[in-house]
Amino acid sequence: MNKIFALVDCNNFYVSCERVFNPKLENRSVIVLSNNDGCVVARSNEAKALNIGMGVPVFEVANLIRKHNIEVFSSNYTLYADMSSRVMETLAAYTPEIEIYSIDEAFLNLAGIAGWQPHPDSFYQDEDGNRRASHPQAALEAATQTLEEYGCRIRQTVKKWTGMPVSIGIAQTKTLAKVANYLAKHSSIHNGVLDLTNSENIEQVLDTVPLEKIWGIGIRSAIKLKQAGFKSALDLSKANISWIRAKFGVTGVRTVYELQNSPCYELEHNPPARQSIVVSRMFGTPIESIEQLKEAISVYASRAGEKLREHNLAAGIMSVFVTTSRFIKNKYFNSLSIAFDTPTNDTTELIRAASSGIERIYREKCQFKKCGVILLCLVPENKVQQNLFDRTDREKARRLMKVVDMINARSSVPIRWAAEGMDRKWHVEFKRRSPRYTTNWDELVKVT
DNA sequence: TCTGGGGTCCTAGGACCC
DNA sequence: TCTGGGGTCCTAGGACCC
Repeated sequence: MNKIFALVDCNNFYVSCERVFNPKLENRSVIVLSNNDGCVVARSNEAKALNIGMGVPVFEVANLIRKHNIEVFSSNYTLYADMSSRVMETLAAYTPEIEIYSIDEAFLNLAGIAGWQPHPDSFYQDEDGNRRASHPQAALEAATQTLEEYGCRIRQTVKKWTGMPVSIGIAQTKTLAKVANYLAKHSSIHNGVLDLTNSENIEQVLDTVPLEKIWGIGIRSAIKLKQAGFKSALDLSKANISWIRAKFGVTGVRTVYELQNSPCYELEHNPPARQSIVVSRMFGTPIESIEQLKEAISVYASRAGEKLREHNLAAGIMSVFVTTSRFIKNKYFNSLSIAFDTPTNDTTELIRAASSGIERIYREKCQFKKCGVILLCLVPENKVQQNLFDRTDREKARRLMKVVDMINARSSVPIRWAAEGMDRKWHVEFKRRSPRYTTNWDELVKVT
């Protein structure tokens, strides 16, 4: 039984989050910035129309911002994460199978819903012997709708319940669902929803899709393909497979098959176990001293410990790195891996390791712009093999971490390790952050 | 002056073994 | 004098994603 993939993608997600709580931003040019207010990471359609690119440094568009009176926001991750989970909860009511692909995107399986090739598993017999959809929302709304109608219903409901505008692309492979989504978003005729499952003129459609807009084709591959004479997604779908294999590896081959309507990627129900956890930041101002660097790395190690414990994991290896700016002449980058005798998620141990790592890769007279920790060899906390000669009282450490996490979840003044320092001259800046409307009592929307 | 953060997968090449 | 071939494992780096 083939799947029907619907890719639901929030339009200009960060900007839309800001707009939900600040309707004055509707129809205006709005952009959202990365950490340290460094780069543009989200733009409203109006800002896109002014040619403000994704990822450009803010200083390069300062004039445009002034000239067009563009609204500028720092990233408000607390707000975005909460809005994301509201959208995902709404979507989950419309499908028995959902894969949350990123903060603003999800794949739904619509096979068996919406009156198109009913999926036997999606139905059950009720007491009176009637066939019923096993999912409440689907039961309510499937009936005789087409996929496109069903998509429109999803779109309207998400907008009504969360305020978030979304676009929906529907197809029989993930890559084609992405293509459909791209077209739904960029063409006014589709009204935000496009179904390619029964499309007779798929070739015509693919011919309008530029190579670099295809899922899995980045800038490098797009250049290589253009040099070889390819122009559109249609060309790629007709490429010679062995040539693709040689030039782009198996991932390239999968992309071609997916464009030909042969699925190579499944819906990931249970997200595969994490392979790594990274915490790193650019500094607001460069750091030269080892003391400040150690403070910074301690903060990141501490945050990494929180992430580990959130997922009930422990790390076997920590990699620590420091780097100067990528844009200066004498770049310096160094990293070091440290193996723990016993995998750990104890912040005290993580900070100790990170701090000693920094000492070994530090170099004097460098303007460090960034450092970070990467945790690898992640294992479930309850499957940790204790080293034979390890005498640490892990139970005690575990209880301590639990208490710290509990307090920090509730308190606005978190418990910190002394190593993390107090003054934080290097801290990350968010000068134009909006309130945390949905997650902090003191920052609710005021109705006046 | 000012240039994000957090992930995944694949591949090539070296070390090592029989 | 003649110097194989195939397998595994590991790692660094590349490419891509959002």
